[in-house]
Amino acid sequence: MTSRLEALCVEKGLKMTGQRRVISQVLSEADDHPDVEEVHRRAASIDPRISIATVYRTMRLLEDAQVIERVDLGDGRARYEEASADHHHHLIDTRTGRIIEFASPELEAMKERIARELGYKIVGHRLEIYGVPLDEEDERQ
Amino acid sequence: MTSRLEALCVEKGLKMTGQRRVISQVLSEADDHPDVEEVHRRAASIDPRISIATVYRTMRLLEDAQVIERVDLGDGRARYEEASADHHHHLIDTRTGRIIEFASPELEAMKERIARELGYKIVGHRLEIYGVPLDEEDERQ
DNA sequence: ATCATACTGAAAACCGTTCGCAATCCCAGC
DNA sequence: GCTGGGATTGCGAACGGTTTTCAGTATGAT
Repeated sequence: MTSRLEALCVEKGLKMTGQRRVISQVLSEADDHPDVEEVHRRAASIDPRISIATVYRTMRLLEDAQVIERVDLGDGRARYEEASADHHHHLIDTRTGRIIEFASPELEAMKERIARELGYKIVGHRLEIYGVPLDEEDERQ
Repeated sequence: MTSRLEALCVEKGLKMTGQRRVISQVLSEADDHPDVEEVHRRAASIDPRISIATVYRTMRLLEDAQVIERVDLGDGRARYEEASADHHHHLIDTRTGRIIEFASPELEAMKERIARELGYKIVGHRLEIYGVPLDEEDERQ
């Protein structure tokens, strides 16, 4: 079967190779924020002939085609998620590494306002919150 | 004379070597967000014997001592600014690379609220806005 | 099927950063 | 002041994530 992302790629006119099909499938099935190594691991379990270089290249291709989005969570490597229309941000649980997505129209509006007051038009932005669960806040790490 | 940051380092009990003095001076005089290479360039112009490895080590030392703060602006290298009590964020002019600092208590409050609603206590956060000047927004890059 | 073109795998190059080690410096104690 | 020993330095090598090079392979327009 054709994965969601594969359909999107075809739609955008990208040449579909076996590797790209597999990577698209992996990304379609992911509901987390895998890094390149993790995508490669999952892809290789479907077709072991896929090299990490190809994963890197494909991620870039898909990013440029706006099929996926790069997420920089400050851990020194790129993570990815499917592109989506709605802006959202990430709350990272520093205890477990769990990533929680959230959106806030008010926050978006406030950012727009701040930028406008500074004489700028927003072309991109990012917000990350690092936190610990409220009910564990006094525990030792 | 003793630079602002040098005094702070002494106060924190750090051993003051010639190199650290020079780097402290460079950072005290900086009103931008230099990366390690730039700090090294400026330090070397005062004392050419300073190696980049020492700059890296000293930046980490000063960061750990909370004398300076690391700023990750998504360009793949660490930038630094003097530590300050008030939270602020950065608007990056994508045309020129200029960095504008801004603070917004309302934004801080909103972030706190969002985290609390998700059941988390904030231990860190970061917000960057990338923008172009309003009066140039329709120009070609 | 054929063919030009685009893609792939493997290894090398890259870039920012850290580390290992021998030489050097700082400063507490004399 | 001088000294001794632990901290710091400079150098180059190593590192981790990412990009590139290049020869070989696959793709899909014809």
